[in-house]
Amino acid sequence: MRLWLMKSEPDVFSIDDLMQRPTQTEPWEGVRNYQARNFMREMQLDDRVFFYHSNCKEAGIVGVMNIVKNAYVDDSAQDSNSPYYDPKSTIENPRWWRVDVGFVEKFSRVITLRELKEISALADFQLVQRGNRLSILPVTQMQWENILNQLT
DNA sequence: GCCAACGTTGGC
DNA sequence: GCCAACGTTGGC
Repeated sequence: MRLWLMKSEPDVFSIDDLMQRPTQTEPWEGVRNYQARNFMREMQLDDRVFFYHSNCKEAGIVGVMNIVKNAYVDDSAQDSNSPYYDPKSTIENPRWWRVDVGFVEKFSRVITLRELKEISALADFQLVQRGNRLSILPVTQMQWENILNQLT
């Protein structure tokens, strides 16, 4: 089982939105970055994922998800009415993929980016490094444990 | 709302 | 294949 972090702007899709879905699952569509796409294709059923709220008042990790469906074609790229439309992604030659995520846990509080930056054990975690814009990141077992320890 | 950082595009 | 221009991300 591998560990990951996925960012979402809570104004667009938050962990509360995920909790309130009838099945508590959601297709993670709209990723339009090759590196992030490649990470999604590496994901396997029941991998664990930190849910990160970005571009908001209190940026940070808000809970845990799991992978409930392996990568498949993100057909929102073929939908000209979608904000994620990409005319260069075709049915014959799809460019973008998505996974389905499921709700696991919402933390009692946000583990903020600010406090993550203060943990020396996380110094080489991509999330806390300057200029990081990647919306999907791999997380090591040690990083995962260090982050969860913030809650105790 | 600002702006630094970064990825992508496209002309050459 | 280089690289300037441009668009986007995301913290602050």
